[in-house]
Amino acid sequence: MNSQSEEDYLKALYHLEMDFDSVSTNSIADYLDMKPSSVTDMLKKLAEKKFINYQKYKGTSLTKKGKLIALTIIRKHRLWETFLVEKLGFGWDQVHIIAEQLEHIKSEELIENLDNFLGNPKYDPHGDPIPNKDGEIEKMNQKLLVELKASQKGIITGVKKGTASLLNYLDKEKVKLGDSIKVIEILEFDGTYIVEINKRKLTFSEKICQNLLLETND
Amino acid sequence: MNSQSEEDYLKALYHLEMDFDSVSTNSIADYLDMKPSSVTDMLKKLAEKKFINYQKYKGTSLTKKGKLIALTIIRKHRLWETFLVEKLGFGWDQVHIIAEQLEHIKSEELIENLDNFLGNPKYDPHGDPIPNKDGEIEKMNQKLLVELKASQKGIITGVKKGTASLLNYLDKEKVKLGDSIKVIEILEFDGTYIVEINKRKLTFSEKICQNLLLETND
DNA sequence: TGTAATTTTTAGTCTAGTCTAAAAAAATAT
DNA sequence: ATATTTTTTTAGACTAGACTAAAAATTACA
Repeated sequence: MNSQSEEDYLKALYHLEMDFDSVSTNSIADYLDMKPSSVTDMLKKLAEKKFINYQKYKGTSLTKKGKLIALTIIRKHRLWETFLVEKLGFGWDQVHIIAEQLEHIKSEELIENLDNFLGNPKYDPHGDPIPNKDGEIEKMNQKLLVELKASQKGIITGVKKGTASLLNYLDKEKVKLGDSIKVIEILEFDGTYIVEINKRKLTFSEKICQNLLLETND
Repeated sequence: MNSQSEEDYLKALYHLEMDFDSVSTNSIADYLDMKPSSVTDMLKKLAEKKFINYQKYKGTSLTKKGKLIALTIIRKHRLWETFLVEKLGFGWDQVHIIAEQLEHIKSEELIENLDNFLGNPKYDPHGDPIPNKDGEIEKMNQKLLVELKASQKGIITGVKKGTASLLNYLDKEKVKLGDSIKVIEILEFDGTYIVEINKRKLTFSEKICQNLLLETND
């Protein structure tokens, strides 16, 4: 059985491997808000258990075994988030902290029953895909709105990390995850996007466009 | 914020206080499957935090503050058990271990939302009453004398249907409804109970014990 | 009531997981 | 290519919460 702490590190590793191609000790420390020396200690332990490939001073990467564990934690996290929003009426910006705790509950049967109870959802409330029980996850073609040109379109799937206030703003504007979005025009002098969502024209600042995640089909 | 371990001790204290009138260091160690010396350490810590009244060598009891915490843990435990059985299709005998983990999840809002989602149940799947959010719990748990173990206690509330003659017998022995009863010893070979009522030792056959109703506090 | 048995506490050790400070390695810049 | 800066690791310390072994207090009993 793995400790909560080990699970947190493996999950962090997984996310960092997605976003950046090299995972350094410092980047893990940053992500988990810990000191690099603590990270080094844990990396040794995880390497010992064959969850990561690690060589001193050379960065690290998940092994197959480690990746599977990370994905089962992510599966649990996203299923619990779905539960909290769909069944308990939480807003999508409130569920993360609670799911961080729930994801460490140990019981395979629990998570399979929860999955069935929720109707085997494919996406969580933030639009992120939910891995199946074998750790298989849909590979999204994720883009930022700012990467789209005029007349291109996509589906809103989430926002970048650390931008919960953007979620609130979208909510207020009646924009939901899963909504289709189409770029009408991009203003040259300040990068403002004029877009269409649900047949309504909306204006997004460049900063918003840099943080709004879409799924596209190219 | 209290640690998981502290919460486990407070919950144990609560259950032990209900069943036995003195809560000894050893009984806690037994209940939690730990060594007495570990218990002593934790008792000091809990006393420091004013969750228990503790004096060296003199046993311990929950303060109002400690009891409230214990009851909120029990509330969470029983609500989660209800969820697992009612919504996820678990059997009532499978849910305890999982609920032991879930009861430590920290979020008041979570538990209130869960309570509402479940329709504000008053009893968990084992028939035990669920405390409300102020820690108020219905004080009623009817048991048969035969369900009690040595040194447990209760209050005599009646006899099972069709056993009027038992009432006559009790009357003759000067045992009344409302009397406190405490199990002194249970004889192994025939299940005879030696009990204490009003400072008198009495002997009850197994058959009597199967028909004598008590109110207990756990 | 005095001794034996039991219970409880103390004292010291261990592990997991964190930290700080300093040393070592790698990367960067002059 | 050498010096400086940055990153990473090592070494040692700390805390929570468990443990063992021994001492002290309490309880039981002859």
